[in-house]
Amino acid sequence: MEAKAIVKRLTKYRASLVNFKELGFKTIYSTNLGESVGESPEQVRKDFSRFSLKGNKKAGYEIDPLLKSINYVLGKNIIQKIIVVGMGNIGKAFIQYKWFSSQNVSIIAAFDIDPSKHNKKMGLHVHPLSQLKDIIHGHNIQIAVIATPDSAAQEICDRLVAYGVRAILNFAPVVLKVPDEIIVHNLDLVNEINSMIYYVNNHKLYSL
Amino acid sequence: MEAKAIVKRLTKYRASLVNFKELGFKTIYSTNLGESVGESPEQVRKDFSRFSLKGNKKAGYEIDPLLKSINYVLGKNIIQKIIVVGMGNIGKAFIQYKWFSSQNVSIIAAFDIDPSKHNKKMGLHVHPLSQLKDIIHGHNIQIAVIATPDSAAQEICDRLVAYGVRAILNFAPVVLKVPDEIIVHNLDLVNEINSMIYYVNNHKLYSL
DNA sequence: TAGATTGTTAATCGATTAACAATC
DNA sequence: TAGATTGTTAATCGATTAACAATC
Repeated sequence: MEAKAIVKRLTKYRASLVNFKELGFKTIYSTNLGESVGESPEQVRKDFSRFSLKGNKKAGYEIDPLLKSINYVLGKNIIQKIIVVGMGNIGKAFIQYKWFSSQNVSIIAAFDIDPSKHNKKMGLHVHPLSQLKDIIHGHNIQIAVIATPDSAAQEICDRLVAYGVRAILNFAPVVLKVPDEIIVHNLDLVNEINSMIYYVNNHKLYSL
Repeated sequence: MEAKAIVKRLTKYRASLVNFKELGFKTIYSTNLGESVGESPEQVRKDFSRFSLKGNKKAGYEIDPLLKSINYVLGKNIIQKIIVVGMGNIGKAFIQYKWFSSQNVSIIAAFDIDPSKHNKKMGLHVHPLSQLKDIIHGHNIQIAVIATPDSAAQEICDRLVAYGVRAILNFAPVVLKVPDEIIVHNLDLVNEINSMIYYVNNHKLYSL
């Protein structure tokens, strides 16, 4: 389950490599790449080794082919279509977040239970929940975002899974029950703040 | 560094215990508590043991004293005042998130560089950045949220740290450079989606 | 008592770090 | 060549899981 870590690092390497490329770099050493993302050079090499990403002794890694390989590993060569359920403040902020388009992620539909929200907003259509099934099937959606109130989250989750969604990013502060093969990532804002409060109050204990 | 995990779990136990209490439970077993948050009973007992949180053999854990102790460990007995810098979509969604008030977290001020945003909105005053120092000092702020564009994030971070902030929740997709003793938690939406894309494309590799 | 549960110790597992041979 | 860097193996570290004694 904590192979999560290596994937998160790969996505960070990727973002950093794009930056270096834009700055005109052709190659990069594990030392510099590691520093740019806050990892050790050994960690970088180990991670690359895990996916058979090869560099050149003495010359480091060629950015172009490396990026190509990482994109392949991460599945970033194709545009990923996702949907967002729940058009509250967080859902709205999510669909307006500008970075997705440059990252081959396309938010193709939003959903809300409230009829007053069913219209075109900011270039994205907000659908009633009754269209959830058709749109997921029609676009073969694999990834969905839940930004509903917590009371609705599990029910929406069940429907998403039933319609074929395989990964869910969940903003609702609940533990979603899903089959083993479904991926759930939780972004619980209150939980994040709470854990920071712990560290602020226990600076000496930070190492424990 | 990955003592993060135990703190995150403690905050989840806490939230679940509040739920059980509201449902009328007086005591709870490690099995039930674990199930409610997606952890094993052994993990629950181990975590409690780490903080000397005691239960009763055969009778499980008494919810009231347990909550009291967890609140103490997590520093949830006092109201934590936080600030948010950057009133874009995410910043606005954050300050409007309704769960903080019930969790002893008080967002006392918001900041933005744009003068057109400097006014009272949704009950919270949006200040110019020139007031950052005074407000942090005046309220002894320890925790701040960065929801600025990525280009501004490091500069804001430096100022926050200079003024005494000790923990930062960062929504900007950059690696913030901070002194060792400062806690940074990153919530990178694109990164979250990217890692989910990996799993969706590599279901068989999920275990690696 | 018998059965069930806690609390802790030991075993396992996996991830990170260190070391170093290969080689450009 | 000498120095620097990769790639991999070995060592360490820590977290999770299993086992089980204590005991209610």
